[in-house]
Amino acid sequence: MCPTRETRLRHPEILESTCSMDDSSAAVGDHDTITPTLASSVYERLRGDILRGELPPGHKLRIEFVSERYAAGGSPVREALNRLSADGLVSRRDQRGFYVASASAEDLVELTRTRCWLEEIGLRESMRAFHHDWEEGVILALHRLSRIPRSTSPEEYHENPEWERLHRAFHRSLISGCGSRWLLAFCDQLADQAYRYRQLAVQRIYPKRKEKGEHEALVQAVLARDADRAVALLTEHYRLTADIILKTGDVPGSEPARANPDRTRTGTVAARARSRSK
Amino acid sequence: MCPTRETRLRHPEILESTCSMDDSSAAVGDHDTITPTLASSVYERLRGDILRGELPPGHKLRIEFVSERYAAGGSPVREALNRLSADGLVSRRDQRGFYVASASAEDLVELTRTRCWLEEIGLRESMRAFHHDWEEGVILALHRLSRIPRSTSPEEYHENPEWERLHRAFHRSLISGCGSRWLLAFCDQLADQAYRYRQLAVQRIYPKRKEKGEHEALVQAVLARDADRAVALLTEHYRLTADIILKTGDVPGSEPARANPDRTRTGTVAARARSRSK
DNA sequence: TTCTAAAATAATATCGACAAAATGTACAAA
DNA sequence: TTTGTACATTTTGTCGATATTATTTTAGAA
Repeated sequence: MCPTRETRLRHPEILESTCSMDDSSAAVGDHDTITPTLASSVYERLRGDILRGELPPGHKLRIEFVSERYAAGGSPVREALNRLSADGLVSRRDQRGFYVASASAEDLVELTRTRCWLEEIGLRESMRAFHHDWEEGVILALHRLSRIPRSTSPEEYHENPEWERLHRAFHRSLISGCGSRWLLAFCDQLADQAYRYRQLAVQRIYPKRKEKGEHEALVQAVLARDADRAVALLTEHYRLTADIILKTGDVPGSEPARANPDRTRTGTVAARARSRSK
Repeated sequence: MCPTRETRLRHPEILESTCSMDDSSAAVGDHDTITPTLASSVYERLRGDILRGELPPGHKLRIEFVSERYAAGGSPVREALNRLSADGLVSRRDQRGFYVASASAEDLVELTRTRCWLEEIGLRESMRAFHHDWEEGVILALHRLSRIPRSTSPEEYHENPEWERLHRAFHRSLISGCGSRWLLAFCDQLADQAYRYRQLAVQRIYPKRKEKGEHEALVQAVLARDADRAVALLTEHYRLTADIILKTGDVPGSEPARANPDRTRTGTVAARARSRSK
């Protein structure tokens, strides 16, 4: 219930993406957010540009730069940046401004591991609890996904936003029955991060992967109530994606590119963590 | 590595709490955050007041109110509120202001479940990876905790901030070897929430619980490398705490107290989630 | 040349004023 | 009474200007 949810259940879909299907704010529900604020608009757009990789990791986000990019004043920009920093998409240092969150191969593997852990819980718990609504939601999500082409162009690969949206919705449906909004919010956050890494890897090559088959096998295991198998497939799905990204070799711009090679990052981080926890 | 961390690894301790031990910014490390900003100050203090329960759930946070309470202008206050809303401690609705995140019994059980899931992973993974540093950290944390009284007054219960800090540090040490900063950050967030619930339950009665024993048994299982037993004890530890809070019966102020009983909360949330995911 | 220190520049953080929106109130009509 | 509507008030959200702090450049000394 309540406000907290509105804050937590934030990004079920990738970008708002032209919002095709019926946008009827459903039922009585024109209750909330009729007039979006400028800060929220900047937040959404900036978030999208970061996820899409248009703003590369480590890129400095000067207030003025963001201001004129999205045609807004300093205050809304600042608010947006502050939200994003709490989301982990932007890093902030007092008196020193904002940067697009960095990225690295190590971070990707850590991210993937964490994601597998959390989604395993989500899936297992959904299967254990088992509601018809949930099962039907999964099937429906798979069906919708299956009817959409992966790429807008059949020749070379060109991302299809609609496919991305439905793909995300499908994976979310799998864990949606876990009964924990917290877990769902965490998984959303991790999914955002993963999406960014996928965008960062230059993937002009048409993915030769049989994703469709993977999804179908997964749902088959779900319908068979074979939790172990379902989890194994899901986990493999994520691990494979990460591996592909890592193989391409370019997970760029881990840092603002400013030179201070004397102190290793890990050293700094470790020291900071230590000094805080005491 | 890098900026992201500073954003994510935020609150290892409960409030900054007079920061006793050596605050030497260690080594070369006066590199970061020398001059805290007003926005950050407001953020910390407001966060503390919410966690401590001084600002009750559902309480409206009017900009002016917060402004004069912490002697700051609108801009820094707004930034702090935006960060807190992303943290899940404050709820925000465009054009309609900020509220202290609501609380309810259902939320507490959901929170506790999630926390058990995540900490189980953290602990299991820490035990599996097993580093000496980690094990020693656990032992050290337990030792420190054991030398501090639970209450400042031996007669009636009066919270000892130092004990709270060390207690938190102890639990964090258990999962600190999991190798995922994401998981640690999530657990921190959940620990914050749990702390708030503890504070919300009027607990003037001296806790008759043998917490010390529970902690010792837990570490014993860790040292014996018995992951199943350790996890069971940890989980029981959290469940028991939640039960105690629930038994007291007062988890107050789930809502801004404004009356609109026609639409059930859950209905609203579900509808919103649905309308977004399509 | 290399290092240090001070001035110059640029960027962040903050305030106060204003515009836009929501909430509350008074009053009329059913 | 209840319902609806125009007005007044409160509050949020935004902008532009300014003070404070970091960064870069320049000048000077070793």
